[in-house]
Amino acid sequence: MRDRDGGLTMAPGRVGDVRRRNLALVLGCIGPDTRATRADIAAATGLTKASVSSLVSELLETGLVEELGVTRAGERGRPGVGLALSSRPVALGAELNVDYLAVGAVDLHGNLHFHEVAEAPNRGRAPREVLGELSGLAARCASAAMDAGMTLLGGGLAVPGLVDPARGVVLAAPNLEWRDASLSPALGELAPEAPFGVALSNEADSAALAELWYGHGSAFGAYLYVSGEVGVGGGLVMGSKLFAGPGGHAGEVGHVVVEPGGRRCSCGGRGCLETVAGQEAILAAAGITDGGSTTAARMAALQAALEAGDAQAITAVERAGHYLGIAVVSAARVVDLSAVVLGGHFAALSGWIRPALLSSLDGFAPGVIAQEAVAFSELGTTAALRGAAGAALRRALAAPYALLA
Amino acid sequence: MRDRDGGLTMAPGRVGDVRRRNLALVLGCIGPDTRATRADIAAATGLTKASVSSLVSELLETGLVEELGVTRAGERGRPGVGLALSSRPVALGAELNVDYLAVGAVDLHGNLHFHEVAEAPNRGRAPREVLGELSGLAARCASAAMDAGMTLLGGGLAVPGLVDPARGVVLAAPNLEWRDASLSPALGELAPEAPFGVALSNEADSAALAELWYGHGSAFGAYLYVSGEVGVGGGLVMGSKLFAGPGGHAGEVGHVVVEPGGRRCSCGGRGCLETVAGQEAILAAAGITDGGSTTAARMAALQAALEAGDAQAITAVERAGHYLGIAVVSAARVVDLSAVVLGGHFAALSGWIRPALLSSLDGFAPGVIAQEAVAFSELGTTAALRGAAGAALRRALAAPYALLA
DNA sequence: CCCATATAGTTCAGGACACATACTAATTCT
DNA sequence: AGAATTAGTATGTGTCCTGAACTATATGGG
Repeated sequence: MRDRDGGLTMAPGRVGDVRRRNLALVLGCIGPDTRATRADIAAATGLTKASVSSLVSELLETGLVEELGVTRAGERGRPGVGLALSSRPVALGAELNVDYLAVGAVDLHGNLHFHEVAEAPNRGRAPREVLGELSGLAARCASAAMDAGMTLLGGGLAVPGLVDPARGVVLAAPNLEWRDASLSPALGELAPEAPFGVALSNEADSAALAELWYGHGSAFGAYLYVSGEVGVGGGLVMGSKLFAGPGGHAGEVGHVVVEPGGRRCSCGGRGCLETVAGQEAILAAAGITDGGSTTAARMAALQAALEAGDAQAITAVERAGHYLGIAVVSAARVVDLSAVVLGGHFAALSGWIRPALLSSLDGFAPGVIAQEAVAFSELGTTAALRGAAGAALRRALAAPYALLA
Repeated sequence: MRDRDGGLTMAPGRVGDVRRRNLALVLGCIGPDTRATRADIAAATGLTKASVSSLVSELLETGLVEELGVTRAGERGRPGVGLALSSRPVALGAELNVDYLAVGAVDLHGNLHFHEVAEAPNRGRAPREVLGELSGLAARCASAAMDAGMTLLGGGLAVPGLVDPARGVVLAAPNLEWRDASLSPALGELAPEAPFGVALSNEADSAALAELWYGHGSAFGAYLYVSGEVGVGGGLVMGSKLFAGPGGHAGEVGHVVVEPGGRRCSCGGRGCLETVAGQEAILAAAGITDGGSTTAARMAALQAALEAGDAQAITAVERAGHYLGIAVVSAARVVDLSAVVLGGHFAALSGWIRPALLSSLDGFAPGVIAQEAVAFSELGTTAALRGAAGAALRRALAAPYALLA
């Protein structure tokens, strides 16, 4: 049953909810380095010092928070005890992509540890086999973390495709040639002991969140992330969270119509952004048909051509930037955004894409997206992995009571 | 200060919050006709019968809920007492538009009472003067409601322009030629006694919500509402609420780029939907330059031309439908929607627009928006007013404790 | 007609938790 | 050294949900 506002908030409010909420609230005031004291938190939240004390002592029990010892000499009065997020709890981040597998452990300070990448031709390979290999990497990473005295809270696995996070199923991953692949048993084995489990996510969504937490997004608060890969994906971040949309697939700018008279798209539509700004489309327009059999190798050849000043290559990339601008404007209009972060090959080609994109934005919607609000990702291939791990960390921070006896 | 999830939930959870939440929760189980009993509610919410009894008795005090007397004979056991939303509380809905003013009172069953429309040439008129006239209408409506034994909870005023609801300011209403007009003192006078005050809203947003609560939207749950007026506005409804976006102006499909090589738009951009599907654009393409000085009169002439089978008029409208489809597809892709409701002149021209729109949707994004998911508004000119009143009613239902001593 | 059974709703003790107030602790200013 | 100032803790009170016992009102079988 749904309440009148449509939220699934049919659960009754119990007395204990207040404490749970306040635990998360207090934890939210404690940053990696803020050295907030109990008194600061009381002032910030409006809770009494008594309540904060009691809440903090429970948070200390969870291991998420540490006391830093007496802080701030020089002012009058008894000095407070600084509180900060511990750097011992970590989450496992993993990415399963067409050409490689990657894992790493991210702590609450945002540091990436034990990062490891393994090349692997996963296209068309059986999910079981791929996950077996990933499992080995994850186990190494997890045991290295254990040896370093860290504790594993949870994990996240990002894949290039449509997922159902609740059931742990990859609905469709065309570039892997997977359909309806249930990863949920394998996810459990990636981090068996982790209290918050391992969640499945879309790679573009995870990268979008990584940008928010560890990259450029933090400066914006609300933005569209566009990830250029073989396809063109995207994620919408607003109010410091991913906006999934009613069906869970919001932010798919790859199939916004940017050229009504344009080519057919694999989605069945026509004139989609992907048909003019996807990797294959750019390569074709640039006339790069050789340079290696894989798309990645040919992208490298494109880069070389651009650096050599090849006119056809430059035109091809500028054209992509132009159409990218149209899609961004349309998205900005629909959801009222004013910033974009570009990742994947758009980031790699930023030098050539940026001017075309800016002039397109200015031509189609002057003033909507400022120059400073166009950012290019610097997280590279760690983005998805960091985002997946970050999401797991935030699940823990949102439910600290789950760590209490 | 914001917590880690970005919500402005920095307010501490207090013990009393539980009750407030549960009051709204229980109220959410009581519909206009559901005849839910206390026992039903206990079962549905998970609250104990004791708690529900206590909560219900407070809700009865607010006057929002009524006991219908003993219900359900024929089954074993003591019969329960049916509960339903009272039809005495109402909210005032008002619309201030270019050509007319309208008011009405909407009750919790969704019935519109004392609806009154007054033609008024408001373009370029001073806000004070217009609101004075509106005030007279509102007073008549309110006193009629009082005489009928109703109580006024709150109200809403919808205007065709960008608003800041929090401050009660019309930021820009080009068709009224208003800029930065503060209506907040006048809003207070529209319903001085109403405990929930009078809120200012955008007309398209209100119409979008009216569709959700009193029209086609209830069948969809999530949809894009596109309102064709002089300009083309819109509202995004998801999760049974209006999605405002980070800046508060989401759903503005009027300026989605649908024709990259197209005409300049008043917004400074190029190829916007409004330049091909706004009233002026359609009229110009249809070759209708006479038929009266006002746009409304010329739209009537267009209608006549269409009915007479005028080829140029038909082509013009079909062209608008074609481009409307492109904008809808782009919006659907960005926020993952699968339904549209069309209002304003799009609804008036539905017979001619519908086929063109459907074929456009099918061409650009087959399968994304099904035929059954394209609806045309039937609320006509009461839409904005009903939406504004409905929002006021829902504010009351969300905060029933505000009505208690 | 009376009693078993079933369901609706109320009363009351118990527990969780935030709050207010008063207290102790630790530091700086004079 | 003592006053002033700020941090953090201890204790009693009020709110409100829970659970169990209780009352109220219906049906159905003997």
